Amino acid sequence: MSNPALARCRHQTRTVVPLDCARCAVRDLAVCASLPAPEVESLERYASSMELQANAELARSGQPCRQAYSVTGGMLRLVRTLPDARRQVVGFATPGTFVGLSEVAVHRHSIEAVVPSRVCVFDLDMLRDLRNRYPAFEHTLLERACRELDDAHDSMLLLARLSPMERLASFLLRLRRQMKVRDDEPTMALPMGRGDIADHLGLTVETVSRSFTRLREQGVIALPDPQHVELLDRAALAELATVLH
Amino acid sequence: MSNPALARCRHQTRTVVPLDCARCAVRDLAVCASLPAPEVESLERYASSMELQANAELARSGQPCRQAYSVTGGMLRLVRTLPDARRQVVGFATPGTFVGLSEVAVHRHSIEAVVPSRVCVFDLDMLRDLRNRYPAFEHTLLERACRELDDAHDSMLLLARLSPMERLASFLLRLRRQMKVRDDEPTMALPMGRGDIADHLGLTVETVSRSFTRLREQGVIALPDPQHVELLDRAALAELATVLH
DNA sequence: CGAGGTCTTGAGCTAAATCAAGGTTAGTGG
DNA sequence: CCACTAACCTTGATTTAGCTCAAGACCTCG
Repeated sequence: MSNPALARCRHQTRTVVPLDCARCAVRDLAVCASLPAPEVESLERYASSMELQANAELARSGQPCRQAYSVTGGMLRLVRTLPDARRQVVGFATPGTFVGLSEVAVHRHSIEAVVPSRVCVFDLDMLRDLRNRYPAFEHTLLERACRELDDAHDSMLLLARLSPMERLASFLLRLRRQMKVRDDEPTMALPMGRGDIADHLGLTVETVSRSFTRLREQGVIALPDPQHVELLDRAALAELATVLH
Repeated sequence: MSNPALARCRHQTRTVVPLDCARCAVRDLAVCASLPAPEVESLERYASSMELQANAELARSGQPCRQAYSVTGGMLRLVRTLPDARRQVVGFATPGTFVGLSEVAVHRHSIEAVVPSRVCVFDLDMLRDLRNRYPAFEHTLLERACRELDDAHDSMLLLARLSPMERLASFLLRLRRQMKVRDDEPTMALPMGRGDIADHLGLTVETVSRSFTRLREQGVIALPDPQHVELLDRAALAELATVLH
């Protein structure tokens, strides 16, 4: 259940690189979009960007919160772990997502890169300043928090009441939406491993794997390789995933 | 699993009463505390207060969102229900809690009174106006949203990975904190029924009941009656409830 | 006083966890 | 470049925790 890969690559997993907002790939998606243009430019002086290797740790559960992050590339996972190694992947963060905002002084989950990723780093005091100066920025943060809360409530229903098949179907559709896969594109990547999916859906790797095979046997999906799913029968998938609208 | 009591009392379950902010019991707890005094007074002209019978429905899943509520007395439950009647009680709202803020146009869960309750009603457009005019108000809402999000993540771990005993222990301690029971007071009320607890913890009524009895047999709690718990061994309870700090 | 609701307890069943093992892929070092 | 190792994924066999079904006790309310 614990991640040996994490322990392995401890050094040189995070590289600071200069910020270049003008060429930012998620300029419109990110929270920065609610800041005035000149302010965004001044960010470049105070904020920085960071490149993460796969499985690099951006923040660790229990450490004091100092920064928040805007994901610009790759994928992160937010992980809550119990002393006995029971794990819950609280969510995955895709480009455009803002993570790390909290009202408690210490991180309640660690933030790790699922694949090589890139984030913009906001110091919390800078963030506080931005929030005070730009109501539109604060407004955006609240808007996002509300959406995340709705999502979390969905997850709660999923974890409490859905069968493994229903959980997996919901997960696939939700991830697809989150990754903004075009509707006419049947295939999507699964950047995270089966273990992460299991710990996200409250199942074991074995049941996740079995559920994948069952979906495949039923002709609902195809699995060109373990990291890619092709949706063959979306109606059937949507039927299973009663949670998502 | 569905609630027959709900269907029973359909008429005259909600009574509008005049607002009296000066004598509000939760004046310091509620979101209103972040508004300037004169503004609070003007609320009385635009907002209203509502009394709810037990099991009254304040909002129904699927209906358009028009209002938000500040709980001033009693207890509410937020319920997400699937077509086949599987239920998830997403949370309980105690006095001081603000509920109903969302970024989607339609309610994703219904809001019901657990016991006779009272709420202040905010029309959403009034709320938007207040948020625009008072940054401190918006700030408070974001703060609360972040806390709720943290709580929701706790619940996700609970639902995904904890045993029934651990879930119940966590629930009791969390509820106790939420209801602000004094530390020297060993007994606490359980306003909600076993069914609500079950649907909150992702269990069946039977397992909830059995878990209560086991905790009693182990001398961790006493149950003077089904609606009251006395905490006898808090250390043991905290040990079980690894989730909460 | 009866009826419906809620809580508790028992017995049996089943879905998912656990245990176990083999196959594939990726990364490492010789 | 290839062998070796370690993850990772899949599949099968077995166990078990919690669900389902069933029934009785208690309590409230009409």
